[in-house]
Amino acid sequence: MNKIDGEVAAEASVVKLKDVALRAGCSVATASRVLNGHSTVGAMERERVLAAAAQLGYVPNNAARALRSQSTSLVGVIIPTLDHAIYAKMVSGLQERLARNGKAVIISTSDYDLERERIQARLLVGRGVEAIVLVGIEHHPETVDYLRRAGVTPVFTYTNELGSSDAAVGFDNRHAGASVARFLLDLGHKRFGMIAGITHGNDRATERRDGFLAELTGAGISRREIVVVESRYNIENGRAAMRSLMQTYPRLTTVFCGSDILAVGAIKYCHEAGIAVPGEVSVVGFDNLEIAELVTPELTTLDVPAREMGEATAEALLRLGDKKETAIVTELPTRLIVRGSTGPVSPSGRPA
Amino acid sequence: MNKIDGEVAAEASVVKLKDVALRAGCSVATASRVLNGHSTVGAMERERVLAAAAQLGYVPNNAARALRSQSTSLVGVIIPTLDHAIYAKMVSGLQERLARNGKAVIISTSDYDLERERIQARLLVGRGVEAIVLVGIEHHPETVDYLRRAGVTPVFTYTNELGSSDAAVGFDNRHAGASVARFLLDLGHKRFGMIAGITHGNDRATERRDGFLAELTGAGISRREIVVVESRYNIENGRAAMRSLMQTYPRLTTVFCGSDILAVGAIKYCHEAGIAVPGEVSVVGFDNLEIAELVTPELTTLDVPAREMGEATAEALLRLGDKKETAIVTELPTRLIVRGSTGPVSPSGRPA
DNA sequence: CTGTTAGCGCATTCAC
DNA sequence: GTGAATGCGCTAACAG
Repeated sequence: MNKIDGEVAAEASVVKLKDVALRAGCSVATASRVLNGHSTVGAMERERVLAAAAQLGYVPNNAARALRSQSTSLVGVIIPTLDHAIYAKMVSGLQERLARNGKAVIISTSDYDLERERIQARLLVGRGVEAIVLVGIEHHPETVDYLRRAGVTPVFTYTNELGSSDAAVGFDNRHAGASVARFLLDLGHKRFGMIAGITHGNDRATERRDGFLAELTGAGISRREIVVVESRYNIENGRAAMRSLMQTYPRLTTVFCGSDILAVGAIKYCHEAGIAVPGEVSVVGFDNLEIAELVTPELTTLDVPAREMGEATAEALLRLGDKKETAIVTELPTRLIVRGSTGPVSPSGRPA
Repeated sequence: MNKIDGEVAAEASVVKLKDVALRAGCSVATASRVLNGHSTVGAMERERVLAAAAQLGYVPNNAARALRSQSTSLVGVIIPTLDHAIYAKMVSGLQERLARNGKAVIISTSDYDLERERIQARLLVGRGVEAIVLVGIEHHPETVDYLRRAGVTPVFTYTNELGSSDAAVGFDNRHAGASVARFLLDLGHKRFGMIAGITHGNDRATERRDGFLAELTGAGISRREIVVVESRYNIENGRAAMRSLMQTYPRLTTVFCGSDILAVGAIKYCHEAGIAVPGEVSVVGFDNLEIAELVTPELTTLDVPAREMGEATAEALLRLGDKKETAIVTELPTRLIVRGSTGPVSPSGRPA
C-alpha cells in the first residue's frame, strides 16, 4: 500500500535527505541548502523542503554530515569521575547549554589518572569531537599537543589560567585556599591541619593546599607546625584521615578539607570521638555541595559554582566556534559560606 | 624535511588509514582488516600494520566507519537529570562498563518531561546511536516506536518489566514501595503519610506510591487515612512538604519519602520544628544515597544499586549486540537499610 | 591471504 | 537560483 501524499506519513525506517528532496520535488542539493540555512534558495522551494522534512520526520545522519563537512557538533568532556557531584553538576550545565545549540556531549572519565585522560582524549578525537573539555591545567605532556595537531580545541575548567588551552573557565584555586586560611587566622586559630585531596596529577588539590599553606606561613605560622595529609575524595577516607590527624595531633584547633566530601567524613569522626565541632575543632570544606547543609553542625565551605562553570564553558566553546575570539578566560567568583562548623579560638589557645 | 622511517614520527595533523597502509606497505583493505581483527591476514603483514598504526598514532575516523559499516559504537542515554546522584551513578556505571568494550555514551537529559525525552531520542538517532537507554517504562507513545523503526535498540532501566523494550534492567518499584509499608506496619504504625515524587509521567514514583498504598490498604488501613503529597526531588521541597504534612496532620506517626533527597528535607524540617525523629515520627527514604548517612538520625531507606544497574545495562546491551539474545530482563536486588530514623509505635498509638 | 572496486549520506564545487 | 557530479575515510564485496 502506498503512502498517500499529505497524510501523516509513517516514517520509513530511515528518512534520508534524498527522501525529503523527492517529496519536495527538488534536488538533494537544494534540500541540503535549505536545511543548512543557506540563503540562496527561493522562498517557495524552501517552504516545500521544510514541510517535507517535517512531515517525514527527517533527522540528518550525523556520520555522513561529519564525514563530509568535517564538523560533528560533538564535544568531548573528560572528568575524573561522575560520582562526585561537583563534576556531575558541571557536566550537567555544559550539556544543557550545548544542547540548546545543537551540540552533543560525549563523556568519559579518567579516575584522576592523567595517562587515562590521555587515552580518553585520543578516543574522543577518533569520535570526531570538535573540542574537549578537561578538568584542571595539569595534563599528560602529550595530551594538549595531540589535541592541537588533531585540530581539536582544548578547554580547561576549574582553573583561571589559560595554560596551553584555548579557553579556561574557573577560578583561582590557590587564592581560594588562601582565603580559607585567612578566615581561620582571623578567627584566631594557630594550629592547623589539612586533609587535602590527592595532589599527584591534580593541580586543583595542589593549588588549594599551597594557597592555604602560603597564607599561613605568610602570617608567621611555621610550615612545620601545619599538618597535611592527603586522601581520596570519599566520606570514609575523610573520616579515617580525621581520626589519624586528631589522634596524632590532638592540639589542632582547625582542619581544612579539600572537599566537602572529606569534611563531612571528618565531622562524622568528630561525632564518634566526642570531639565538639566547632567547640574543640573547626572544620572547613570546599565545594559547597548539598551535603554541606546536611551535617550537624552545617559546614563552612568555599562555594564553587559548578553548574555555572559548565554553562560558561559551553558559552566559551560556542564563541570559540564563531572564530571571533581565539582565547577566552572566564573567571568565576567563589566565596566562603560561613556556617556552623567554624568558630573562634579562645585566648587560651583552645576554641571558645 | 622528510620524516625518517623508524623514528618516533610526529603525527600528521590527521593520520588516515591510507597513511598506515602506506607505511606498512599494504593496501588499505588489509590494514582495515588487521585493525578490525579479521583473522584472515598473514602474521607478518599484521605485525607491520600494527606497528605502523602505533607509530603514527592512528585513530580511526568514526564518522567514516559509521557511515560505511552502519555501526557507530555509540550508545545514547536519556536521564531526567544529572543533578540527581542516583542517575549520575547509573550513567557512571554504564559509561565505564561500555568504555571497556570500545563504546562511547552520549548523554542527554529530559528533566522528567516525556516530550523532551522524545525529542532527545530523535536527536540521538541522528547521532547514530545503536541503542538508547531510557529510565522507566512509561514514555511518549511515539518514542519507542520511533526507535524501533530507526533500528535503535531501546533499553529500559529502573524497572523489571520489559514493556516494549529489548531489555529491562532494574527492580520492582511497586514491590519496593510495598516492602517499606510492610516494615512500617510491623513497627506498629497506623497513621501514614507519604511524600512521593511527581508521579505525572514517572512510573517509578507512581509504582512506589501504589505499592506502598496497596500494602497498607491490604492490611486494613483505609486509603482515606493515608496522606500523600507529591514533590519535585530536592531538599527544600522535601522540607516544605513535610511542614505542610505535619501541620495539617500532626498525628501522623510515619512518613515515607519517594527519595532520600525528600527524606533528608523532611528530617531537616523536623529538626526545626522540634519534632523528634523517630520519637514522634518515623521517616523512610528511598535510594540509599550517601546523604542518608549524613543526617541525624541516619536514614532508614531502600537501597537502589544504581551503579550496578548501569553496569548491568551495559552488559545487557553488549549481549544484545551479540545477537544471541533478543530480550533480557535483569532484576536487581533492593533491600531495606534500617537505620535510626525509624522506630516502633508505643501501644498508645504514638511512637515509643 | 591480499588488492581492487564500490559506495555509505551528505555538503559542496561547478555548470547551467 | 538550482541540479549534477564529486569525494570525505572507511569497510565489505568481489576477484585474483
